[in-house]
Amino acid sequence: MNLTLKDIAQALGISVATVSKALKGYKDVSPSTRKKVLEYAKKVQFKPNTQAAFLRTKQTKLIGLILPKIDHDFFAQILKGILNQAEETDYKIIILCSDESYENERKHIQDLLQLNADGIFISIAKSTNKFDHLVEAQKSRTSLIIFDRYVKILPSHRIIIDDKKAAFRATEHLIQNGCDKIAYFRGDLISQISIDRFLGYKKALDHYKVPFNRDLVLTCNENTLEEGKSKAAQLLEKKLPINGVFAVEDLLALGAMEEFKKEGYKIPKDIACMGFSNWNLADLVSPSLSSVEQNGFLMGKKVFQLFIKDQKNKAEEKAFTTEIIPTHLVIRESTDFGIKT
Amino acid sequence: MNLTLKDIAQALGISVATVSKALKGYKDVSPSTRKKVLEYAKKVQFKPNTQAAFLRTKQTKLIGLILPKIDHDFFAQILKGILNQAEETDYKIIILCSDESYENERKHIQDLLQLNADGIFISIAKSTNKFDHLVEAQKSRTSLIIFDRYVKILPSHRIIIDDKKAAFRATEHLIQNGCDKIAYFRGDLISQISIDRFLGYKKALDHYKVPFNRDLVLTCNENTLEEGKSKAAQLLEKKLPINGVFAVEDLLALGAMEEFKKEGYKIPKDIACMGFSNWNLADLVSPSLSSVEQNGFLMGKKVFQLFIKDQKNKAEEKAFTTEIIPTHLVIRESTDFGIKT
DNA sequence: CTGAAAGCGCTTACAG
DNA sequence: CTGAAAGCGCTTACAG
Repeated sequence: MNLTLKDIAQALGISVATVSKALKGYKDVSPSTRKKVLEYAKKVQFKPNTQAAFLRTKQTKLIGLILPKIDHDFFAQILKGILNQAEETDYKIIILCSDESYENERKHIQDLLQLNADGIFISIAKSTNKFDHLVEAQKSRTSLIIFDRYVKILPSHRIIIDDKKAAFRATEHLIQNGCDKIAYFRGDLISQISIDRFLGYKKALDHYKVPFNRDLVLTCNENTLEEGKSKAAQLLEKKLPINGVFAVEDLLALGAMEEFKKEGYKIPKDIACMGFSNWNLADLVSPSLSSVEQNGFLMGKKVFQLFIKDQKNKAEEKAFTTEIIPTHLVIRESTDFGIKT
Repeated sequence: MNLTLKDIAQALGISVATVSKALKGYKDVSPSTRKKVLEYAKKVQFKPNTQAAFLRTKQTKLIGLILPKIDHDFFAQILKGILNQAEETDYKIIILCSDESYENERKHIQDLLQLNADGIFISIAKSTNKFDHLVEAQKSRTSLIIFDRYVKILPSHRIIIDDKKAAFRATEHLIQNGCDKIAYFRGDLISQISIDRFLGYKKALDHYKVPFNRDLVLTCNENTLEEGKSKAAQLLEKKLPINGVFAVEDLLALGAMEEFKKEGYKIPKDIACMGFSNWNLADLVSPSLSSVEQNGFLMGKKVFQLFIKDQKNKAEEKAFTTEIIPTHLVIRESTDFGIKT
């Protein structure tokens, strides 16, 4: 076991209280005593016991991070960003995965509250349509910060992107390159970012007077390669004429490309394809996939920074902050009409 | 703030000690009292304070996980496996990243010991060649479990694969399909798994009487796509005749394939390519990449299970366990000579 | 400037 | 079967 304040106090022949104060930089300790304590503590590598300190300070220095998925490029980048910032502090990150389930999400929040986590960072599961657990967290002394997958009707700290605008730009790019029959592989019908992206797609069509065709909108729930393939196959089967596809996740777009290629379509000449999130593999496939870059690493850093700010503001009035992380289009072969493979 | 034992005791008109005992299932509490306590605790959703309990039990229910890299498919699978098991217990996982640095690794272990983590799970950074920090962890009351990247000279709990055998099988597959000039993109010169894989490659050459050519062995330190490309370019530049490449990570193999394709070589006909780890993108590229599948999810589960076993064995003699996770070859287009694209 | 004392919320050996 | 008491390691208001 580690040494305690008591051990140090005994070794130096002073009181526990004085040792504690010297270590914490209180001013009412004589310079000589302070020096003595600091030097001794350093020599024996004294490590204060976090759990004991908590009983008094109510700070655990623990933060819970709830991700909807683990093996997911974008969330991995966010995690990197959070850890990058956390390393410069003495906060530790507890990682949990909701696996897109409301029940898991709720359970994890309960656990984190029981653990007295100082903060909870969460991106909402797709299936979550009740928010009582989030409200409960907000009522507690923890700082709740929602990132990427947010909840429109729940006021909260948010670090997000402008999904509507990003989807608008992506659709616009397809239109400006001659696509006028753009299939849209949309996300689920519940989550806000899925709704926002659809609105962006729709707005671009309206803005450029491209007719909207309900049959070209396919709802995807898994966002896997397989789902992309099968949705593309559905489109082809119905013989719906299309010359572009915009999918709300890269894997869907990749699956669609594979299906189109298999059936003899040229990309981008016959069908241009656009993804979303710019996973690292978008650059590795052939043709390489155009996509919307969201800077996950930066988002993660901002989440942590907002947490620190919120901790400092604890005393003051509660006001929620929303920060928008900029996105941009990455144009690659799958929509590059200069190439026309 | 949450309710405490004291609150419950007052509400029910009994003592704190009795409440505690009833909650913990001690037998020396009358059934009626126990029932009363349990029901009330449930009603008010009593959540015992973990930090306070620690002061007595010395259990934090916290486990530190140190990964060399975050955005890495294999480690993500391991993390999934660990979380999968942890969810069924009340242990929480604190995630840290060494970023392949010994200094970071050392610092994280210090932090975790200070935090009194019940367990530390670690895969060693590439640059780590001192092990004092690991020895210190073993001396403490934490359970140290090393996975994948282990240290040969340090006895410890280990969940690993048989890297030598896996590399042997992969090389053998290339040889059996006619490759007799197999370039080897090896990993760093320090870590054990890198050494083991090299030995497996060498052993397969020896076994099948394929001459070993030192010039065909290239040492890679980054294991990125770019490094794969540049090493492949080096090989071509030197005009070394090759008809196979075995790389110790998929990204290296993918980079090499890109370079070879660019220079007009057919894969696998001119040069067969084999990776290691079977990242999900191995299946998405064209030609798809053959690789060695390591079951990261299973490895993660086993790590956690070994931890639980070790916690139970605390009283008994310390004996270290090593468990080998089986691997297998996944043959795809890049080494499928039936296809000969 | 220093230290005794109370207390954070829990657990458990002990007395009754 | 029940509860008073000590103690885990720290912090901090208070007295001197």
